[in-house]
Amino acid sequence: MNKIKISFPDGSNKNYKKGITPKEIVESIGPGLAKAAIAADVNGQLVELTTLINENAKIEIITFDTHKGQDIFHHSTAHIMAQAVKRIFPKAHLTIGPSIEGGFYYDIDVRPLKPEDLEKIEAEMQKIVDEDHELIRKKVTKAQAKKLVKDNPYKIEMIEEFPKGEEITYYQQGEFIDICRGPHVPRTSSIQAFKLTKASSSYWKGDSSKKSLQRIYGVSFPDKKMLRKHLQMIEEAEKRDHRKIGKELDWFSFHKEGAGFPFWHDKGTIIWEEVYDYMKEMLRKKGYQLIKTPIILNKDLWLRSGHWDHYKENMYFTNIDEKEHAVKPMNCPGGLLVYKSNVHSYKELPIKAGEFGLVHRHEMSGVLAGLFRVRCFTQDDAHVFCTEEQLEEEIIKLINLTLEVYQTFGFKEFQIELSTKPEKAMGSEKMWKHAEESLKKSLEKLNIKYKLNPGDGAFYGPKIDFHIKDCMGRSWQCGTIQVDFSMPERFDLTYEGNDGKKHRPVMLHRAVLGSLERFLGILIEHYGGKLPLWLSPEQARIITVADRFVKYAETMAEEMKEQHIRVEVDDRAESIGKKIREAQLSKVNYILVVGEKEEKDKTVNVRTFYNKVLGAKKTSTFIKEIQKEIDEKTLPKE
RNA sequence: GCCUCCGUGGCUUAGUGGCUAUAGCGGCGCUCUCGUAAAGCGCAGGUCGCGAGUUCAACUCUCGCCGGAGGCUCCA
Repeated sequence: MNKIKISFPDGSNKNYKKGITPKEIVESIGPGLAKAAIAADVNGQLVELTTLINENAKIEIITFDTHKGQDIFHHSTAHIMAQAVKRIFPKAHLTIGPSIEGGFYYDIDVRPLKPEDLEKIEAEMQKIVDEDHELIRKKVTKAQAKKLVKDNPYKIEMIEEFPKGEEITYYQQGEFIDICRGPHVPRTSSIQAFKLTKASSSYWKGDSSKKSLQRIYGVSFPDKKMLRKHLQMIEEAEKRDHRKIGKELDWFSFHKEGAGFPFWHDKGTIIWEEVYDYMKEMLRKKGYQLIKTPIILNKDLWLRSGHWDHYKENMYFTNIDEKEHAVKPMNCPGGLLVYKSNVHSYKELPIKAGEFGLVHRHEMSGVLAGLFRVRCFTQDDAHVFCTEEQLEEEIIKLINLTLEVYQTFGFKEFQIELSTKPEKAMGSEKMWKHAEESLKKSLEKLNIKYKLNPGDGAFYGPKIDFHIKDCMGRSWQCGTIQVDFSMPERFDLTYEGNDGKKHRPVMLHRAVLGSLERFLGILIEHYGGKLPLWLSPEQARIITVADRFVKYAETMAEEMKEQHIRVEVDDRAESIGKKIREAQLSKVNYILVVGEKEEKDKTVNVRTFYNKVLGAKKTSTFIKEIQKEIDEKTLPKE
């Protein structure tokens, strides 16, 4: 295939040699047409021309596999949807309709939509696809553009906000036009498979004081097979939903008597405590102190910490002896009182104090989401007090600790972000610079890639955030390392230097898991409930073939329990098949079937929760093997 | 908090302006004593989220509240 055929939106076709530069194309057909062919059809594949023309590069075939290709696809589908909406609701005003990761949406000023409306819109979209309109790009002046959308106040507002000198273009397909930069697919028939996934609401420009709009979400693909695969993936993700698993496996629950406050059941508590024990041991090994501070403290403290002025919206209050108190939304003030209860020497630094503190935050009701977003949670918090010189070394230690923990839990995908000084900030320029440099240098020394978020730091100091990805590709902030210039000042923290004078320590806040509750939610979805053995609430279940083997099963269970293995016996008079099925559904790591053979040979017949039958093993061997698996915190392998 | 949708035994779920509101799982009882993803029969269990209104009559229609899902926004 040395030739490529380019079909332009005006209907003309031309053949070119492969490797031709866009400049040569422009010369051969004239600039007007080339500019119009933002996304042309090359042998049935999408090609984006404009940017390439500007860069004088070779033609690049853009397919759906590329980010850009998907972007074009989704955005064009948004246009088709908008056209369909306009046909069904002629009075609707379109606002903005971008492509997003994995799909698209369009915000439309129209009456609230019902599911059957979405079906109607989908049907109309199919018609538009079948009508096979060309998408034609045209350039207009500001005045012309305004005329085109004269009935739509949103579009007029957008056009008015257009930067001076930037060219305004619109796309037309059939009777429909929309102001848009593009690029787009050449014809509506390029969109072979799409689905509107949900309707919800949003605000014009994301501002809750502005008018409420209807947002319709959808996905689109070049062929139906890909759509089917996509829908299957969503189904799989739904199966892994930690809220569903938590209920089914009796791990935790939520009740209307306390919206957003999780209740941990016995099995959930086991998982919780395994995570807690692991973290606690880790901190002890790394030279941390562990402290516990009260949940309710009086107004004076919160005034001093600044929370009363800056965080009141999110706090819960109560009165004790007619004095105002607040439930802690953060652990630091309590930790600071612990620091202040002694005089400290430079020889003690760095002081690292960990606290698994239960904090309460009044979140808006609409944001609550299972364990991912709750109103009370346990932070694996710690505060490090050190000298400026120690800062970089301590940060490196914290980063290493965080990565080690994530690895243990089997999280390989994460993103690290460095946020620097915001406009409104406290502390001197010099301090900020030093702290930002320390964070940056630490990351670079460890050869860690990170994303820079300039101006995104807290007012009291810069920070590094760790985001881990769950099975649905959603990214959750877990770990954080924050430098704090504010608290040491507010609480007048000091240490005695070797010069005999008082100095101000640097304070670091850090969390690795962030919130134990949220982290467990992520963990559950990551593993779809099939947890690593060391975390699993039920590590093994012994299933008896018939009643006369119950005694043998119980002896074995005793033996395993003595070795701290969490094992249960299913001695019900049910069929083996049923008992195995139920054990599988309750995500028990090892299913041990015992009957005549096993009793005679002192063995167990092993099957894993990945449905692998490992066969008969000596009971003693099995115990040794899984003890090793527990101790080494081995990750499950399918 | 705002918008859309939802709320029926422990769980999943059918259904209707009017007689005693489905069914499956689970639970309990009996039978079977069984070899790797659901044995058979029987029984119990629901003021249809809560409150008010419309109506001769409301689980069903309307409104308010509570809770949930998705989104806006916020965030660990």
